[in-house]
Amino acid sequence: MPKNVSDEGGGIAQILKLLGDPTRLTIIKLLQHRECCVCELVEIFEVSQPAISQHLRKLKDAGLLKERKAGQWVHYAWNPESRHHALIADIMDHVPAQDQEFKALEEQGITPNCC
Amino acid sequence: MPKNVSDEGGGIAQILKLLGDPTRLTIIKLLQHRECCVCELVEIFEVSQPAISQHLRKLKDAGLLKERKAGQWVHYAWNPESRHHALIADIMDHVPAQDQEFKALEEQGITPNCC
DNA sequence: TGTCTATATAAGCATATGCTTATATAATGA
DNA sequence: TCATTATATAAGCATATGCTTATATAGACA
Repeated sequence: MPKNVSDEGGGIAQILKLLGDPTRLTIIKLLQHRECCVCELVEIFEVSQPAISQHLRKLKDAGLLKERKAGQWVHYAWNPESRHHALIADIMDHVPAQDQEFKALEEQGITPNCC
Repeated sequence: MPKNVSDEGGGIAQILKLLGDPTRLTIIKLLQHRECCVCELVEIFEVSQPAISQHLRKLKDAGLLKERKAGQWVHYAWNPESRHHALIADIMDHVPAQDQEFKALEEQGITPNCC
């Protein structure tokens, strides 16, 4: 921590760092629209399934997301109890909506069994 | 860029990444209070002068800060023309004020010639 | 049980990041 | 001109990050 400088309020920089990745930022924005299972996110993004799982774990470890297991699927959603919920909501107001991605999935005929 | 996913609005993730460093986040917060010269920031933080210069350059390159040269000193300030000014202001509302750092400088008898 | 499907974890790797020290640049003033 | 001060840049290094492939775990179901 810098010499004279107090911690700037419980890891805000850490939260911003997490959101400072295009994939994670878009995941959060998508989840603002609705809950998603991992397999949907894998379809939407151009990265491997482990890459998505790793991003989700970071977001969950930081308390930003919560998971809900349903059979063999795991659904992720915003955690409204997050200590940084208000900050994240304010930031997301500046990020364009991504709901066209869900439409794109439908048009591609991708309707995951989980949903 | 992810498969189906549009650019999330002109590099918002990039801005968040920049703010996702404790030193840079605190610099921005300090500059919300008032303009600062480099030598002040060097006193406040526990890192070398080149480290501060490098952080300032990144923030300036991204358009977040502007510089004002005055003699041998360079003063940095918020750039209100930044494309992301509103986003940054919203984020900074969640970061505790740092003005005690300026008081600490005075108490330490540090009054840079530039100010 | 065995075999799918969904998800997580481990290991390895290339690149990015933030720091340091050393040095360059530039303004000030004796 | 020379020394001093302020700032920037260059180079090197240790660590962090994000991805990949391979593999482990676990539920569903024939």
